[in-house]
Amino acid sequence: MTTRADIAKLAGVSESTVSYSLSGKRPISEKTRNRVLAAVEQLGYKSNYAAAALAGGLPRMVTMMTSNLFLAPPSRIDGALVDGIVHGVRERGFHSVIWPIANGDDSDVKVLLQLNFSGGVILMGVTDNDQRVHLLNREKVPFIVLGRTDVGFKYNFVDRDFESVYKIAFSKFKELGHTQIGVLSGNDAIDPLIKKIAAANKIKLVSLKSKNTIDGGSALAKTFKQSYPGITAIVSLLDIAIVGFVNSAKSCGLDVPRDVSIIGVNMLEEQATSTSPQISTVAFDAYEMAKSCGRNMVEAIEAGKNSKKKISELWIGDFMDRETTSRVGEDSK
Amino acid sequence: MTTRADIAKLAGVSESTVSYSLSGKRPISEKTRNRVLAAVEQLGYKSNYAAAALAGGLPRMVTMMTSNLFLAPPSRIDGALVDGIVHGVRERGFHSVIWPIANGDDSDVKVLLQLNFSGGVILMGVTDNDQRVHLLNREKVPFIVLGRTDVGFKYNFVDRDFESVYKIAFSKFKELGHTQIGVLSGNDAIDPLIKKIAAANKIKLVSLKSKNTIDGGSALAKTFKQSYPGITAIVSLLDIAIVGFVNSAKSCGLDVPRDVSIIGVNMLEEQATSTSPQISTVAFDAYEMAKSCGRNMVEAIEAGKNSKKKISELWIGDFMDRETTSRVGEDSK
DNA sequence: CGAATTCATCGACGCGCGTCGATAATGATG
DNA sequence: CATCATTATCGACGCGCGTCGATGAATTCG
Repeated sequence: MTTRADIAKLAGVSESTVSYSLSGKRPISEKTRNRVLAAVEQLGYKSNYAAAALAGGLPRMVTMMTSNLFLAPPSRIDGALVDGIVHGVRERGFHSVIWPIANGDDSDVKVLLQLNFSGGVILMGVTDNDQRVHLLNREKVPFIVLGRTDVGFKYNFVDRDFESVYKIAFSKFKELGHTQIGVLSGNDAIDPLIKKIAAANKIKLVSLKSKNTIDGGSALAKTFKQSYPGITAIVSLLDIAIVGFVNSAKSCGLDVPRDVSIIGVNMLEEQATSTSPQISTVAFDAYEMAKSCGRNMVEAIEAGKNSKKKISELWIGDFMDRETTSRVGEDSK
Repeated sequence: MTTRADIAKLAGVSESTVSYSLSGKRPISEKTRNRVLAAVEQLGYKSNYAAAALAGGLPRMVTMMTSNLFLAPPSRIDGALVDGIVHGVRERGFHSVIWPIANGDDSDVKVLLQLNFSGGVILMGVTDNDQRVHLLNREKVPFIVLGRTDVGFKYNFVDRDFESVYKIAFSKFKELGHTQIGVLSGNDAIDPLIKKIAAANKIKLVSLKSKNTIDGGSALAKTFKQSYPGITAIVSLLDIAIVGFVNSAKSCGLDVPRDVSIIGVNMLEEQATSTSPQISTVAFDAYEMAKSCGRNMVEAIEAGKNSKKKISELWIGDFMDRETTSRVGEDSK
């Protein structure tokens, strides 16, 4: 392994000069630094992470932990989250790894902490009363919970603001003149949060239940006109079923958006644009959210354990105006 | 942070005695070790990974890298692989992390190597002529390719032996008296490897094409008796379609296994046992394979870079004798 | 031109731990 | 009891790097 000493010898300078040339924390003359950099290049020198972490104090590494990534088929959204964190963290000169779950309980966290090579932890897929959260808090390790926070969560978190989704969807529909809206979900009962927001917009809700499959959606399309004559718009919580609905609407004599407008919630862009007409959605930018989370994590690590700054970020959705939304009874915008 | 010095002071021993008490690399009296362990417990001491790696020389860490984990919806089999590696590596006292892909090329590997905190790399989802392989080889980092090796792969690898799957399936069918067998796959052409092995067993093959969906499978079941009168057995390469086939067979007047025996290939245990009758399969133990890979990785790291031992492991499949295989025309075993 | 100031560079130290050689304590042997 | 082998424990060193105080060179100013 090439070390700092090798570079120093080759460049004809002291070891500390090598350090300062690379870190820039003290002025080094142009000429000297170039000699050092040339030597670094020539020998392919890489600073040793263990040594740097040991000498420098804080480990420049962020660890991602998720409980469900390998236990259940992950959704592709997780890819955007991981990707965002990686880049957010890297932007600040830190690195990131994923800590694999071995046992599914907080013993995984214990082992991680024991290594003491990670400066902070980003938890994903956290459930209510997650033991890992309590352990991290007790051990005073900087951590952020990304997604699925409990109500009034008292630790650092970055999350989607689900309320904003429904606010955006219903106010958009209200603006377009829709007053009776179907909520497509997996069960008969409608989420109280949705009810509340619809009520605030003076919108009457009807529950549309379906399995989240292509077939489920197209079955609904077949009977829709007859079964729900007054409904002019649908808010869909089912990403796959609504694709089936839209794709088979025309052959069922249903004109989207003239007969029924549609806004999809929590859909991937690929899904929403795979249909004809393409589905309007309220979407989150998972990548940007995660990137911000990564940046926040680094800042929290650098702030140190004594910092009392709390991170609370809620990201609101964006209305993606595609081809399934129009004024009541009208063809397109 | 509590350090070795704190333990030494509390236990009233020297720092090296603390080290040896924990590592067991030199004899320490029962009495002394207990005092040390008590102090460790009391102060919650964790040895610092960076310091240990620095002092000990070789980093006791294995890194998993995969190219497709977050770019495409991963199959659940990946969970078993990760799990196996984690446990195989841990068994040898090492740790493991997953290195997330930021750019999708070998720059991710470069960054990893630069950190110099990982003793070895396990590559998953490798494609032909993967740049990462060449880079790791050039940098002399111990690495193993897990799965999908090119023919005649010249580096360390652990993989499934796909040939064994078909050998097992066809010899089983031959033993049960089947001579005309359908191959259920996504296209009309039959894999040459399969053809070769069937021919060696004097078995006549017929291609059964279907989409890999429940509906595709049940559609096939409906027309099967008429369309393929001579076929008494099926080897299925489609995990989902065959579930649909078996589940709707009875209602199509098709008795499994009396009318047609079935062996599924590359199915998850959950899928194979979700039907009635449960599907016999040839399966790989992905977990055990990965665990072995993890153990091998640690051994390679400990052997050092000068070791010239090459790791080549092929894992053969297991016939899982469930309820869809019987002698020609018979009911059950 | 000498003193004060700035700038570039150096040497030394310590982070926490693994490990080697040395020492003290213990037991065995003649 | 003296001698030697064995065992348990200690002290010291070094891994590679970040950083602080100090030194010498270059520059400025009175």
